[in-house]
Amino acid sequence: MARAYDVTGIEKKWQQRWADEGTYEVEADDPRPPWYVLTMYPYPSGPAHMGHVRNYTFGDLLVRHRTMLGHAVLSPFGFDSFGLPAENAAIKTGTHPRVFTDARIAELKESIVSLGAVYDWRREIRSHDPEYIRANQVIFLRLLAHDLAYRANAPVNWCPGCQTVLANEQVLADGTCERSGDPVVKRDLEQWFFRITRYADELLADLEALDWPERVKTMQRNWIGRSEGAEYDLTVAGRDGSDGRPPLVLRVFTTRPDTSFGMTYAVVAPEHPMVDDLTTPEHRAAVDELRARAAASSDIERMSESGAGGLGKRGAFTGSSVVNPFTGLPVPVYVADYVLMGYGTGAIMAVPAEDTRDWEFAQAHGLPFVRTVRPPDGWDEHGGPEGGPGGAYTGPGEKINSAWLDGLDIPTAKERATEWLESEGIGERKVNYRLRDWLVSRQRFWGCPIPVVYCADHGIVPVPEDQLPVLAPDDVAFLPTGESPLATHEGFRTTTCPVCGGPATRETDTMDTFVDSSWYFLRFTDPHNKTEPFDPATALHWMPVDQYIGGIEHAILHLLYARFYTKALADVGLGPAGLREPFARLFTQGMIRMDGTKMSKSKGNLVAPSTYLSTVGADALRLFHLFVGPPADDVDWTAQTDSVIEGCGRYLDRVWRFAVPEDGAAPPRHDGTLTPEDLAVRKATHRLIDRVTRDYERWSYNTAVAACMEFVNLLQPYARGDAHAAVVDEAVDSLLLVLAPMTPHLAAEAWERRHGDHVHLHAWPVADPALVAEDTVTMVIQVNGKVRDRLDVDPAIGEDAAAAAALASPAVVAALAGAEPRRVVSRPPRLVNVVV
RNA sequence: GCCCGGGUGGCGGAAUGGCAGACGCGAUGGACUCAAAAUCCAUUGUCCGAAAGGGCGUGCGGGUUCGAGUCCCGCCCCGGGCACCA
Repeated sequence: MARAYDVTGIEKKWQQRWADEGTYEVEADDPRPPWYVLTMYPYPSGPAHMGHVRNYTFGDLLVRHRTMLGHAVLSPFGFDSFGLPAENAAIKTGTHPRVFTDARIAELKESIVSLGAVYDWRREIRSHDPEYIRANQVIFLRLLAHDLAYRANAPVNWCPGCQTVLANEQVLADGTCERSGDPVVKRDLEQWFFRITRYADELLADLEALDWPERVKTMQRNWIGRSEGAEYDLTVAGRDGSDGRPPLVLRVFTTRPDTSFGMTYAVVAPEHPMVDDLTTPEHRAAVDELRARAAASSDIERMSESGAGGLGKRGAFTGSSVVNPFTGLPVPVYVADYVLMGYGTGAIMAVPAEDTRDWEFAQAHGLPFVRTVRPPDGWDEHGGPEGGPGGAYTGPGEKINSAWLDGLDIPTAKERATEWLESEGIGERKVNYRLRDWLVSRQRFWGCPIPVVYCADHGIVPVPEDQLPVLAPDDVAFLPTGESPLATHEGFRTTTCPVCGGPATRETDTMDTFVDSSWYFLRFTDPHNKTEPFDPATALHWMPVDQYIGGIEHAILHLLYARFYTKALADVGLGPAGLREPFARLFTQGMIRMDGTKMSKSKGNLVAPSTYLSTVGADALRLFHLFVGPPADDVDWTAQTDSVIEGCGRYLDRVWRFAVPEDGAAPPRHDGTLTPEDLAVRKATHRLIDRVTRDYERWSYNTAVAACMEFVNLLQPYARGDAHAAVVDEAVDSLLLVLAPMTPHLAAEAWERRHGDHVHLHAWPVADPALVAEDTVTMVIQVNGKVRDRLDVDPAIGEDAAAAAALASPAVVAALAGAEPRRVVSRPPRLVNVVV
């Protein structure tokens, strides 16, 4: 489309100016109050896509707005530059991941600059930078020293064809390897973990005070999954120690100790260490078969065959029984894969009457049930699932069939049962979490090496700090073996023990890339520190991040890990002591959808922002993203979208013509006394400032844009006539000021031509309350709730005067048709409702 | 299955319990033009009506209220998250 001004030239000019003049570079000793705005650390996948544009538009608006409000705004940018795509590209093309990644970073950076988003680029960081790696490794070693990092055996996805471990995302939906197609199995391997579970309670409790979307907080709460209950011992029948053999007890966890009288069997997970002890010879074959099947199954198979809504739960009787301590009666012990080794004790007491999963299993295996909570009347006839008979009843009710618990409600019974277990010394109160420790080992090349060596004599030995960073060698071959080149690079793998100098091997795993993004926001505050990851005092000056902006897809993992890291860093002495939370305010913007699915590279439905930059320009594209709807909502990219974007361009053209009229284009202005018409425009100007200011505060950018459009619609006819010069100037300048955070290039250029200085260095305008106040209000007159008249009234009109004015209205008299008003609801100055 | 969101014109969306549909897109008509583009003006929820004007309208059914898109109860549909966590 033909434009009113040289969009590309002006946009390039200002991008250069902001960079050259360091307009948005700040230091910690800046006297202005600090404000930290951050958009999520992006993986550099090439030029920015529309999701980035949306993200950075909101972030940039805040940076510019906050600066105009008088803050020293920290606005850094960096790249989450480790990750699988670079490694896959290396395998495919032979290009080193660093070369590949640096090229993608250059593309992303260039396209972000071309959006007009401003950052303090002196603070740029990249995960794969040796200095960042060094700091990452320092942190790792410190966590290790404080027992927050540890090595343990854990089941991982193992591909027999590739002879390697696979990341979850490399396992296809059908449980096969994405490369070889072989079925993936579980295999135990030594892996590194971070002890995030130590912080489970704090991570849960501290959510309360965060100004985050409730949705995200809920997701984190569910993920942490705190549940209170009890753990207790079940003695294996015949193994109470009275025969001289060591006693055998099975420990179970339950959130419903009150239902213990209803236990009709017990279950252990296939991986449970007591399975062998429990299994009698005649049941060995069936149990072994079940265990083998569970080990060979992917999680997905285990879910789809025996999971919720699956084909029925698989299990095998062990031949043993355990004694229910509440009843003294023995119940059979089963092995079943619906019980998970990774949660609780890996064993449960099963109560089919009050647990839907136990009910399913009991039905499939012909096991009985005993109700311990009185279900609603008719439950066993038609109250169950789908209105059929029976089923587990999990609702509230009176305890029955439970001896000394009978008649109690569930919470009281839970408490009594737990007290009894404790007094008998067979169990205790227990809190369990769904949250697991964070497995950080990745069998990858393109990641931060884990800085430890293994010595035959000294075991796990941390690499001394003065030998950091441990860097991956460059002379590696990227082969499609599915194995990290580090593992087979003898020059890297073979080393000496820092303690004894004897032969040792290096850890060849690298860290999960979520580690890199768990503290980058702290590094930004002190990005060139060569001795520590960052200076805690400097970090505390800026932290916590005042406004964090990103996609909802990071609601759980990234945000939880970053919270954990912030707490852990403080506790190990690397972070600021009082800093417990990294992000005070979080905003999650909506995603861009096309044809009903998320717009993404993998779906191949990307729309390139660059096509718009060369036609309508960055300002119009930014304006579109702000205008299209509430920032938190998803955006549908449709056939009409281009028209809307062009509409945004048209609007900017109008602003331009108006703010920078061509010679002779502007009609003559008067500069005498203000006419009522002039005054009305002044009022509109101050109302614009007021509206946009309030809309910015509540993240209602779409209505802020609408206010600006309305304002121009009003201004245009006025300025075409005999307008007052000062009124027009005030109107145009105010408009440019409020547009400056949204459409920075246009605002900067027009302002410079009018005043010769920088619009973005100006203070945010303040509306004059006297001019914002209305001097007449349209009062709606209703009869029985239907609008019959509208009157212009003084905003200060009283209740009685309003009612009188309403009753005097000819339209009301006509509508009443002689009827006597029963009631007059007078709500001055907005409305009067006459009720008959 | 459970937990969140959300259903308003042809479309994106506005609306502290008080004029439903701001603003924009699209569409229609007009001005300008040899013509087109651009620009400008007007109309645009729906039905009845020549008009003035009136009826009906925020997924469905109830309720509270002088008054409900907004609050309450019960449904339906769409989107997202979690999903054997005992």
